[in-house]
Amino acid sequence: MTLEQQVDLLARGTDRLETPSELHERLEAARRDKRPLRVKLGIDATGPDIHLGFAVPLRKLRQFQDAGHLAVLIIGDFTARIGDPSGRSKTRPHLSTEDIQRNMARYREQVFRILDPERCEFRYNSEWSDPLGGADIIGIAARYTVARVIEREDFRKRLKEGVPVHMHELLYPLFQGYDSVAVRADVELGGADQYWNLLVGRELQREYGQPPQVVMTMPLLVGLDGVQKMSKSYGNYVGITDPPAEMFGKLMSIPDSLIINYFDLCTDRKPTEITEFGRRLAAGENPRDIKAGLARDIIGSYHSAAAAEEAEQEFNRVFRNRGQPEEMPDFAVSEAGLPIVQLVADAGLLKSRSEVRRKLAEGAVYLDGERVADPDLVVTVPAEPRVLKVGKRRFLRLVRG
RNA sequence: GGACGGGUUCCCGAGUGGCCAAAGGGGGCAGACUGUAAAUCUGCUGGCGUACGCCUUCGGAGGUUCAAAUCCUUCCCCGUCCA
Repeated sequence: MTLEQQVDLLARGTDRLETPSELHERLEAARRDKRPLRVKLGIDATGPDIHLGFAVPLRKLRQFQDAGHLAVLIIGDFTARIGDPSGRSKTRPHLSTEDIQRNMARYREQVFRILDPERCEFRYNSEWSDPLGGADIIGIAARYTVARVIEREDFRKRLKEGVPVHMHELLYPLFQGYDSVAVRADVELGGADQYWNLLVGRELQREYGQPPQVVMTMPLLVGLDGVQKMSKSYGNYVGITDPPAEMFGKLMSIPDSLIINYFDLCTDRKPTEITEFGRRLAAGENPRDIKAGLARDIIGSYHSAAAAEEAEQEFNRVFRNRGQPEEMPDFAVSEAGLPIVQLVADAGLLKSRSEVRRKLAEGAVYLDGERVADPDLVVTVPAEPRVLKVGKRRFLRLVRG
């Protein structure tokens, strides 16, 4: 691959790139000196599950690896104690060391579904941040101004709205930026919401006499709700380790208008292929089928093509043909039987008996495919198991026990 | 340190003595419809009871009252302005 092609590929799909010419220079120098670039990506130590949204920058990082460069993953165990205020109107809760270690063990195992373990460096930022003393921290803080920190939109907004901003939150961008100095990053990747933070790293490197890192941000993936960014805390995410059937269902639930965007950010489809999908949608083809293709692509890359196939069949069986899934949890019912209200609540399909009553009234409860409306019904199970269904996707196999 | 304003159900936010389990919105769930767990429309959204009902909830504790999210005392927390 020529240098031009490489720059072109790496710059593709980025949200912002500061600056394209610097990226070009770095790549050129790396090639000349046979030295891999150190490409930094910060990992949020608060959420142990990698989802498709975070996979976007990870996939970009993989492209760097494939071009021979080194991924430097920074586990923000130190900064997690602050809690990144980005995009939040609230301070996040502090995490204990044990929490973080547990989270990271899961993270590592997930991250290699995307990254090449051979070209990876994992670093905990507590490694260099913990030893800092008061004087060192003052030294770092002295290199940045309050005006620049509070020019960040979320801080400004919170100050304006009278929402508390704590002193230590102002330090967050500084410590994150200092990570770049500590690992001598050549490039830093991140989500679009990290842009401002990444620029701080660039500035601090300059202050410390290092060549400032290239800053590259990737677009944020919109979540399943079609409104907010994909995030674990909004519950609108697809985890890359979700079971195939769940992935399929979740992906089928994205708004049709997001299909192309997902192809762009979550699959390896070439731009020309994606354009073709867009054309087919515009021509009136059923979005469902294109969306199913998207789901197959994604499941194929995190599980396997066979798993994707199976997930699709299951989906069609359960939702399109209103049938039953192949597998469902068992629940034992004694010979005497159980009142329906108690049964559904005890089995955990619904939260409380009151809720079961409501759902019964709404016509959401089915027994062997028959709608149940009578809250006094006592359910008994003969030798053959029966199937209880609540809503479209909650199933339970009732067995005699 | 001083003055003032504020802490409400999952979230935002209304509510200043009974009509309040508490407006409205968001989110969530469900139903209808359907070409999808899309879109759209409708309903539900503290718990226990078949039900008139009872219990728990409006920052914490205590009090006044037949009756409190609403009044009083005290404590904790947050913001604004002044210093």
